[in-house]
Amino acid sequence: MRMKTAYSEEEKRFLRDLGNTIKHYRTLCDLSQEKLAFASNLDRTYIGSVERGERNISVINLNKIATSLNIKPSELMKTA
Amino acid sequence: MRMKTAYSEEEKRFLRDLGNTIKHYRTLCDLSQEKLAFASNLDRTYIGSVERGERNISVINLNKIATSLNIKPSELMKTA
DNA sequence: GTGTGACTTGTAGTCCGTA
DNA sequence: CTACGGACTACAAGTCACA
Repeated sequence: MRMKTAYSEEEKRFLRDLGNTIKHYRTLCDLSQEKLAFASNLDRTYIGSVERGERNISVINLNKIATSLNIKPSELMKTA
Repeated sequence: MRMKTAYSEEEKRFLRDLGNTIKHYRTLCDLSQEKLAFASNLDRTYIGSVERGERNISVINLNKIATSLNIKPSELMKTA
């Protein structure tokens, strides 16, 4: 667990939704967290915590992940 | 100036585009950087550097800005 | 293959200015 | 009103061992 930061309920939901969306597209691509991590040049556990909505990811990393999933970053924010 | 970080050309362009998009919507809303900063609960100088593409903004703040501009965060990533 | 806690380092983000 | 600098503080980035 990370989440020392006190986010509002709305922000927590926002991050959770984002994580779920990433997971959704990842499984569509038939990728494990490990493989996505490798493709995005990020750490396996980092991807995991992002998917769980524990991280306030920056747009550069969001872009990296989107690229590895063959989608646009805006696709990942659609739920918001 | 901040920008010590060595981003790739692609990433720099990504951040610049994002900044320009924010500026575009901000002027559409007839807001100054100061007013947008106040509405988003962010710093005046921070908004400025984001618009100049000097910052790798996090998704929470992207969401805050989008909300203040009455648009969805995905609208801000359209160019990417 | 994934979840989690603990940790260090870099930078996101704040606040004071000047032009 | 905006760009930009210096000097901070808070937190994202990134890694690890172990369940």
